[in-house]
Amino acid sequence: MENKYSKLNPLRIVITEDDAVIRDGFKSLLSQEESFMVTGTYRTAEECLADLDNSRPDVVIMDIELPGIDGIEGISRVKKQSDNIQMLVVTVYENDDLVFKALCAGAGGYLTKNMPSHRLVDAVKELVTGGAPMSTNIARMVVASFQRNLNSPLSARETEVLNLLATGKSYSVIASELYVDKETVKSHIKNIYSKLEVHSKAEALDKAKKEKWI
Amino acid sequence: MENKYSKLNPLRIVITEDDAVIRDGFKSLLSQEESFMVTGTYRTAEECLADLDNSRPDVVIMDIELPGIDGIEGISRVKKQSDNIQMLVVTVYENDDLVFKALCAGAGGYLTKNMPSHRLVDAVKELVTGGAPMSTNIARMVVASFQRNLNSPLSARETEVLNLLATGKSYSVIASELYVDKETVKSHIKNIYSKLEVHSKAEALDKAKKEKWI
DNA sequence: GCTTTGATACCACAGTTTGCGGGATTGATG
DNA sequence: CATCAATCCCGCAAACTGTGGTATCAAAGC
Repeated sequence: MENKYSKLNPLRIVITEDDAVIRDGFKSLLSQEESFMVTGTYRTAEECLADLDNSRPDVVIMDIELPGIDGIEGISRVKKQSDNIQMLVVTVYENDDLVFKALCAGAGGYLTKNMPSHRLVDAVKELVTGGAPMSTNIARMVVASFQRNLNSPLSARETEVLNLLATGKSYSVIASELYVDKETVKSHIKNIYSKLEVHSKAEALDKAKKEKWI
Repeated sequence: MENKYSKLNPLRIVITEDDAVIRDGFKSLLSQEESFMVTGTYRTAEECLADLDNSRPDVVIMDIELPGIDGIEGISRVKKQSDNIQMLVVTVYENDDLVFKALCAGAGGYLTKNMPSHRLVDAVKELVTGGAPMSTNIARMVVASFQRNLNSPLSARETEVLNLLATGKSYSVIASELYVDKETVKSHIKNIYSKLEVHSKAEALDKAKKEKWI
């Protein structure tokens, strides 16, 4: 990125943050970089959105808790307007649900506010060079979300069947994909239901997903 | 971690890597840290697994491409033996599929071999302090995996219905959860099928997942 | 050695679901 | 004023689902 952006052609950054102290802090921090230019600072997502044509940012730094529409929705709307704007969340929240919602909405990075201040500058650079800057605890949450629970009561085969069930396939289709009889699949599913103490596909998938068994 | 591990009570690391040059390079690199101790180096996952009781690692550094059982399976087996060993993948592969398989199998971090050498030491420290060290491109892939495709042909409501369908629920259950009539759900699904040009639940879910519309 | 578990397969049955063929109405959004 | 989204309605044949049994064989555990 060092060669793409310069003092004459700076990386355009906007900040959306309701706390004036933090907002100004971020602005002065980022402005110290020669190749950065803060082209807008806003108190709400609405103001930020309304001024996009003017601020024309490469990167939007956004808080999650905001008056009016929240940061998550703010990310969605900015992304919908122009998908190539990179969104960086900077917030005090490190609750699972918010992190994943923000990432699903289109955040390219997620920092918590207890970072050392120079981290913000690094994160912006990382973001525009194709990285995904995250605080350590956030990165861990994200990676953990991929991991299965090792104490599943289901056998390997049963897990396989349940996974196929999760794709919406019928017993007969599952059977042919596993090269076994449909009746075998039915047996597996009966056993799955009894192990999970459920009585339907939906309940089984629900429970297995919650427990990270599939 | 600085206060948890020391010269007398070092962090125990093992390396599983088939290339002798890299293996030795990693070993000497890590051994320079006072609080680290390399308690085993292996050419294959089998050797690593067989020696776990002796090497008793806190961290296992593992390559993906290995003779015999591969790194992915290796991660699974180590994790099955003792879930609190942290697994760090270091490999040349940065193919989507392998990255996600490794993370699902239990990798806590994933580095590509083109990193600066000091990064390895930092990554190990990050891993044992609850982080998830990743190369920038890997972090991006991981974050991107959460993001939906913004150009979905489906309306918001249709997407909602399809998501519920993905949980294995029947039309009637979906209807009651959305507080609409079952016939409405059927209509939505008919429209979804026609937009996606499919003729069944399984096909619709398959296509929508592939295109990241749900 | 004996028991348990996992994977395989079969039968029958009632009830539900699914996909598709037709519609229709209302309210936005352009 | 046309189109799309969301809502609702009917009917039907075919397929699917959940549950009740039963059974064999191999592997793993005690």
